[in-house]
Amino acid sequence: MDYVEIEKKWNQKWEKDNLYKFDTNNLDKKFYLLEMFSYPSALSLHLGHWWNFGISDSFGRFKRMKGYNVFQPMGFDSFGLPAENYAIKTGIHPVESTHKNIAAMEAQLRNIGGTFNWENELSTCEPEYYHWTQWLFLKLFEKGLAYQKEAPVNWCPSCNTVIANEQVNEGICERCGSEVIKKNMKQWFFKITDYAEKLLNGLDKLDWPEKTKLLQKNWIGKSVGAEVDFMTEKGQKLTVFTSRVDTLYGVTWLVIAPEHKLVDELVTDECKESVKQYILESAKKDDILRTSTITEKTGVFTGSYAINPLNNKKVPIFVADYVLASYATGIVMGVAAHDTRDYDFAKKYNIDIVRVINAKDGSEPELPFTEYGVLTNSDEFDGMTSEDAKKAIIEKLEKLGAGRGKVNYKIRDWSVARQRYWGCPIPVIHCPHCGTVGVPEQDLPVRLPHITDWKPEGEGPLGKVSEYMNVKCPKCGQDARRDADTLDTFVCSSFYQLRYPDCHNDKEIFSKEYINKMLPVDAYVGGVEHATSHLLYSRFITKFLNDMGYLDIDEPFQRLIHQGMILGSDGKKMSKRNGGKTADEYISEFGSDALRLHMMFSLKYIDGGPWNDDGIKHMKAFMERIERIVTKVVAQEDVNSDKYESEEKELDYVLNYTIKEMTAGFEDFSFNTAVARLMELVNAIYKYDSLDNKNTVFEKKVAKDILRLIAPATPHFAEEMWEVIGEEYSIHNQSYPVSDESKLVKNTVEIVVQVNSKIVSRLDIDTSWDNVKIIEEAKKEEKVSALIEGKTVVKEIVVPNRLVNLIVK
RNA sequence: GCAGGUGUGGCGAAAUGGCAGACGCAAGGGACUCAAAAUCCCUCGAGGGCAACUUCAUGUGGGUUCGACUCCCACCACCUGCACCA
Repeated sequence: MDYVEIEKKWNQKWEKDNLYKFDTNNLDKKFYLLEMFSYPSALSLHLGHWWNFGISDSFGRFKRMKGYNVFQPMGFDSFGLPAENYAIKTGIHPVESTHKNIAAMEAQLRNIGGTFNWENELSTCEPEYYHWTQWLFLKLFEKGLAYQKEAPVNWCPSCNTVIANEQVNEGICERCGSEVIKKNMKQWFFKITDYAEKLLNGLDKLDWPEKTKLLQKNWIGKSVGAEVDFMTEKGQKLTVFTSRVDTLYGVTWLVIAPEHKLVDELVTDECKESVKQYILESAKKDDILRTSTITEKTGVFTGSYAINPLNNKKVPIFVADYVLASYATGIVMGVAAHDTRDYDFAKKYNIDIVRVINAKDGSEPELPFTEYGVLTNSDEFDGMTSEDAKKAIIEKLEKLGAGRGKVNYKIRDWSVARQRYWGCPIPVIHCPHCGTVGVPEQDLPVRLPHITDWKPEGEGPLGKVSEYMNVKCPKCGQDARRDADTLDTFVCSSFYQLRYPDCHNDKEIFSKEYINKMLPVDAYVGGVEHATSHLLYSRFITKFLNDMGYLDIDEPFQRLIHQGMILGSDGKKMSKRNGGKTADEYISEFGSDALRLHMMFSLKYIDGGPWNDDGIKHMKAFMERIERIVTKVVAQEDVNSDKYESEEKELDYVLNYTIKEMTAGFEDFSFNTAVARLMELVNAIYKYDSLDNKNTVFEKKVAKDILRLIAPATPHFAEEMWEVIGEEYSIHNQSYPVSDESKLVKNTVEIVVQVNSKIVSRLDIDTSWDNVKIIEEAKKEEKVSALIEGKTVVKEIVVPNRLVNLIVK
């Protein structure tokens, strides 16, 4: 069989017949399958694309044969850094390179022979799409969830540009190797922090890998504790946040972050010089150095003192850069006895260490003791457990008006502005009179102008385009300017799964009624690297749209599957050639079905691993092995159609076991074992075929089932064979075989007989026997009886259909 | 440092607490062939034995159990994420 030829033939026929068209009127059994869309940053598909799109297509085909109306759209994440970097690398304008890449990739994706719903194709760089990216921005802006503030960005002095966090490796610009500095710039943010609690709670009901839920949970970083107000002698209020308010009596100093607003007020004249020096020094340190746990903690006394509201003790206030201004209140209390970091700091600066927690049994453990225990040296709270004391102390602080229970989150607001050309324009206008004004909805989309001077230079390249920048204020009509920045590509991809089903809607972002039926995505396939970015942002935006009443669902992806990464044969990240041949070369030599099948069989899909092409020619051979037996079997005359003896029963067992296991394997993306079962079935039919006296009618049925079983994995081959044996087009409209449980019940089975847990013998038993009978028969076995002779059987263990274990003394 | 994950033949990998290594690759042998390829059949964790057999083996060390790749504890190695989060 010429695999390359038949693949071409069937791809064309399927497309012409619109075989996989999604039926929008039949949504009761819809299945929304989505593979994370790709950046158009290459001209040709590599093995990684096949690994992602080819195999999830096979999953979709399986679901389709299981009777689902599968919606599997395809599109491109075409705005943003990857596409722009490709343009920089090749020197081609992003508009041109993006369109060229999309056209090339689309043509090849069509050649995968996938069941993709191209009628719903979208591309985030098209105005029809980014119209709604802008609309979304305006909705967030209206609600105060999109806002501007001064914030530090990564600045590469050599490239003269702002760069993304992903482009900074250990403080070094990944492109030119020079040191990246922090620079304060006015930036747009989305207030994802408002959704911290909802994002945390929503995780419970999702069918996601636990690992990924945990990543998000840690990223959100909920911390339950208390705020405590310390007053200085001059009457300034210093609020600290602590998760260990039970150690409040052990506070012997406070620390304030160097960037904190109150630092200047706290510093006394005597300490001014040393504090100034310290702040200068710490500003020089980069983030890595400053936030490294290995770096020794340093600090300097401000000259001021604060009063502990509980015991009125006077404690010194330090400035130290291990405290971050951006988290919680930017001021922390120092409790040397019960925190390792504080302990080191107190030793270094000779500060008092006061034990306030003992072990639960009352003993005094070595310091620092960081576990929960029982309070001591804490007035009326002595003897309470840490857990109880937390509650009691918060209560007292609230009474005193000096503190309160408080929850903090590590998650920060999402920085969405990019000083780049290739992104969605920010739909706001800065007016000297009216301030920042959203572009009126009827003026959307704000189109990205086609400019020649688009390379990044630190400020949005759009700022130099006066015909774009200069506009009239929509409110007052006077001269105003647009925003020169563009949006982070993750904004574009945060709602694409909502837009896909209704992507041609030019009146609204989507029809609420339709989208409520289509969402959530039933299975979302993509890499784990997006755990704390795209997957978090999409959940945030979905929850926001839900709050605004545009949607009824509040989670976009019900089930999430991470495929492992396919690596080069050297175990390193896949590049063009370290996989041996290119995808196209494999396909022209073995066909895409063999490539798919090899990928499914040779690696665990959720683990991935180094690419190895050793087995691919054998996948082709395996298909040929199927072709030979099926062709032969189907051509036989019908004889012995009533024969159903042990041979038929055995083959029927393997058939139904294979169906059961393959179905389960496909459901949970264990394609390697699913294919292994199919190989066993093929071996079994070969064995059966070698018999003299066969039931050829039954054999034909098995042969046809083999084709239906393999159809999702090798769609072209299965279709061709289906035609060869004279069955009606198309095999992909057939239903997947269903296993008959009654065929899995065996009359006899071989079990293992153990004496003292060692295998002694094997025994054929009748499955109708009860345990007494099984033990009785086991004891009759020659080797068994020799071993138990003259001894006492103290225990008899029977594991149904598996083993008997006799424990003797 | 903290959290999570992984560790099984020469290789990719299988094993609801119950015959470790399914299925396949590589390797070896045989059949077919003038020959090769393809195909078909057999062997294939390691050590010992002519053999029936037997001992040792799932990163290391303990434990629970009649029985542990699987559960528990400690440790080692590698991978990933977070990284002074108060």
